[in-house]
Amino acid sequence: MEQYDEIQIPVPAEFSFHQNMKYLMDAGNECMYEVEDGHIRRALSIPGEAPVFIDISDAGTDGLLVKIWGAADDTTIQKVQHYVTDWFDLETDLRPFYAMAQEDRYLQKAIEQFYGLRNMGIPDFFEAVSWGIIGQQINLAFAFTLKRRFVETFGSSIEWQGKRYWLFPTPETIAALSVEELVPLQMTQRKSEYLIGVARLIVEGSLTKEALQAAGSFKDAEKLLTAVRGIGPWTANYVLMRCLRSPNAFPLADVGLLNAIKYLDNLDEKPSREELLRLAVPWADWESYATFYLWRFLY
DNA sequence: TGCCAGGGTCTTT
DNA sequence: AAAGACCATGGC
Repeated sequence: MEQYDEIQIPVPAEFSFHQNMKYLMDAGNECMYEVEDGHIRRALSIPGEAPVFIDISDAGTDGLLVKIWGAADDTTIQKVQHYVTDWFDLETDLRPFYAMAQEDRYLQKAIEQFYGLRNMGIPDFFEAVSWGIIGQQINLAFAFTLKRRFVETFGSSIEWQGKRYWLFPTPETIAALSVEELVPLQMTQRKSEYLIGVARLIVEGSLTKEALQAAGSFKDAEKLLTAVRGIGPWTANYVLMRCLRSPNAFPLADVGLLNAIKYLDNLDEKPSREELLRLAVPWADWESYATFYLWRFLY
């Protein structure tokens, strides 16, 4: 595994490697990647090919330096480039967001403190939906524990320099499971049903990222998701935000978002849905980025 | 140690 | 449409 390919990916001016790496590092017990000494490392599943291993580091004005081990050919390298570009959300022009946020009482401080942070996404659709379902109604620390058990029980892995790196379980694997196989991980009965149900819909082809991208409007995409058992308004908007990159995705019921507002306004109670809607009016079409930045206050 | 956690479904009014 | 019961486990 000594031979590797190397690419540089240009980044926009509104980009901070440090801020994005810090976001990844703060995700405590994360099992899908490793951050160490300025390097972000992970395995990456390429459909129809063997998985690759990548190492991302800061190349300053040259953008991101990505080293790739195990790429079959140039097509594979292009797929990796596409994945990283998507993961770091490098193609969104943040200037309008920053212009709006400068005038906003909640976002002012956030864009100052986290300038250059991108909405680090979850490009893989099944991973995004699964992570949303796993995280429902439990604290984040436990959610990471559950995801780790899920991945290390049903995912595959590759080894690189003596360390093991995991690939998220495929929907085919999860679709073939029974609830009894997930409950021992401390998933609730319901969560187990939701995960298996979603996996089956994806395997059947009746729930796909492509169908959501092809939806006529944001509301249509949201409806396609909430029609699925186990996906309510919060999970739908979470997936639209982290995977589909809908700028106006807005997980209204999100406890983290509500607590961030409570913290910034020094409130005794979390704001109501109506209060949140009122104060978020200026965020129109940037709700997704607003939410992502406000989450950063909670770490 | 009791409250709360990156909610959702199902039933009842 | 809106509200309440229930789920159901660990973190702090």
